[in-house]
Amino acid sequence: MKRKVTLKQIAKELDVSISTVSKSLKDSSEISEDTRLKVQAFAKLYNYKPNNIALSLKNKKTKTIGVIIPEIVHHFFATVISGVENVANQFGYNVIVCLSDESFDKEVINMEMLANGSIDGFIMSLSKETQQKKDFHHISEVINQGMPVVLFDRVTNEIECDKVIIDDFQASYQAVTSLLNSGLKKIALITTVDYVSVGKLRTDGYIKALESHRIPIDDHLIIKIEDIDAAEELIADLLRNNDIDAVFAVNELFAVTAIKLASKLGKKVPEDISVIGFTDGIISKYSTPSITTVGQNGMEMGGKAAKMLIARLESEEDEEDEKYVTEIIETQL
Amino acid sequence: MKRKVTLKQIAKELDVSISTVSKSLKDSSEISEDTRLKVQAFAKLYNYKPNNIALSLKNKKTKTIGVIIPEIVHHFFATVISGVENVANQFGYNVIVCLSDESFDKEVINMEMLANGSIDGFIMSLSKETQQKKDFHHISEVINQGMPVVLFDRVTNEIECDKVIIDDFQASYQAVTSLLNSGLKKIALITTVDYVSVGKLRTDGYIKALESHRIPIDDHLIIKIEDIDAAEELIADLLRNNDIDAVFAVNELFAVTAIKLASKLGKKVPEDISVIGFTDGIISKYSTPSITTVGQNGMEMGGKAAKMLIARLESEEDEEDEKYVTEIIETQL
DNA sequence: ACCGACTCCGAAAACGTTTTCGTGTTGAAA
DNA sequence: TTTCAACACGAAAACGTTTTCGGAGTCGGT
Repeated sequence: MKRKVTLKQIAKELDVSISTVSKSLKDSSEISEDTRLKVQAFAKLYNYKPNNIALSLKNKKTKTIGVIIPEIVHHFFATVISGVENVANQFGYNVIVCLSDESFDKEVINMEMLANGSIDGFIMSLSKETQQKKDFHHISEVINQGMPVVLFDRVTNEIECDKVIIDDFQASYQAVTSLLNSGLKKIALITTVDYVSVGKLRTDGYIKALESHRIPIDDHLIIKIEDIDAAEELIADLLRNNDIDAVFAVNELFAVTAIKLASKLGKKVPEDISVIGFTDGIISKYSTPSITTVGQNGMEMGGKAAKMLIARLESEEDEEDEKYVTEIIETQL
Repeated sequence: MKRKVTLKQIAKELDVSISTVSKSLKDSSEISEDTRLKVQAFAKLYNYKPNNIALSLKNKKTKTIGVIIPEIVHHFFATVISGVENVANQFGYNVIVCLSDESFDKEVINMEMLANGSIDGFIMSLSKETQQKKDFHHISEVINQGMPVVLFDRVTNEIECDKVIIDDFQASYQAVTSLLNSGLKKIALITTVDYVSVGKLRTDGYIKALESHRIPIDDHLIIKIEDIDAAEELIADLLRNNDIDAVFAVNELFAVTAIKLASKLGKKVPEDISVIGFTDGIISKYSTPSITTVGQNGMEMGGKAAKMLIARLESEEDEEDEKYVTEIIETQL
């Protein structure tokens, strides 16, 4: 078992100084060709590779990016990691993955573990609990220490940083259009109140799609849910009082609830009534009956997030832009 | 933006030495209560956390384990990572993930990147190309340098190290039994030649299951495929010449081929003929028509692998066992 | 008054690297 | 012969820790 060889050992073996060895391996012109070649040959023989940890300490850069996601067994997040890993590798970065398990505490702990020098920057999607608590101090703290963060998918307005999200308007438009193209006419919308930005955008997409098909907007088919507890009743009313072809839900919970209630009313999905919804990755796609969802192209999201993060890392040398951008990526059904 | 505070800065600020600060924070009895409390208060105020990189360099331990898998978008591998991450976190380890993308070269590059001090040990599953080339020098090299490796699922006999695999015999027995319990009688077996250990074990499970149900073994229903190119023809013959209820295939390729050929012969899967196969993660479960597979419980595999690796890492202090074990995991359908 | 012991603290080495700044030797020019 | 540049190399600092060792000061006992 031959342990890893260090500069010091090579230096001792060849009876030169550590500096000489280091410079030789870097093809410095300070070193005579004689010694340079000698050192290089020796280093190659012993398969010398510089120690990454030492380099990290010296350069104050780890060439590693940390990814914190709620779960990895959800296909969406797996594709995101895949995308991150891919471009990270292209730029010589490694990826360290932590799972928050949808728990606020684990998210905090993981961030603290990584923030102490282990990585150069974060890519993350908020855990469910964090979104509920609306407590983002751990994130702003990290940003405050000068470590860049890129949020994706589950983001928040309360944190200023780079973000990657999907194009809600376009996705919504596309989803509803596809329903219309299947010949469905009476399409209900289950959305949130307008001050939830995501809900607003998705609602706009719905309206735009109907207008494009010259179908009048029927306000009875649109319910805006404010109180989550009242959701079930409202949706039940909607389904009972209207002869609906399809339901478009702006999140997974609404979609699943709609399916559940429709079944209860004796309507079959998707034969009698189509349901289409956004997937936010919380409820996996393995639910039954299978539900058409707006795909979020995790691969592209991850790739874009990684590119943004790396761009910030490499530019940080000079001066920071401080202008945070929010990238929007297209979706598909 | 307040950057991270170091021991040196605290020392300077309080006009004591670095050693004093370090010891104070470690509650050393060498330090008077006065200074100890003063330092601790100051450190808390500035939210001091020791720099992980520096610790790694000093301790020659990174508390990080590297995972190299062929793909992450396959559910099986995602669950494995989940399992690894879970127990790793319990023991205070981080997980760094690299994707070989089924490519030998990427596998080698990734290993070399990580082997230079970034991690304490590997958990990996061989890429397809690596298995074909039968070139494992990169792995033995790493092991030779004293870095422990745990292989899972896609392993090889040519490397001596800890391994985690599934119980082929038991899984096979269970799969065939389930077919029998569904009332199916004429069950064909598509397997490999006996010197492939995995194929042999799975064949044994098949035989045992039949015997348990007192069903005679019909050699016509068993084909052992040596040359992969001849597989299609042999399977076609099998399906054509026998009135088969079900097919049990020892790997995914055979299973998929069987399904394809059965369809071609006008038999519907799974109505006319059931197909059950092992999934090795190469072909995902999203194939159509859906195929019953032997689940590999990635979560448990990952967890076990992580436990084995960590055990070796922590024991290495004293003396090594050098006795490598191969853990076998139960499966479920 | 002297010695030992005890308390409290700092200097320094170590981990492995890069890089700046000497420094000694050589050769040639003055 | 002196002087100066060029060349080849080494010493040392720096990154942030931990830990060993030694030293200064005090106190009590003889």
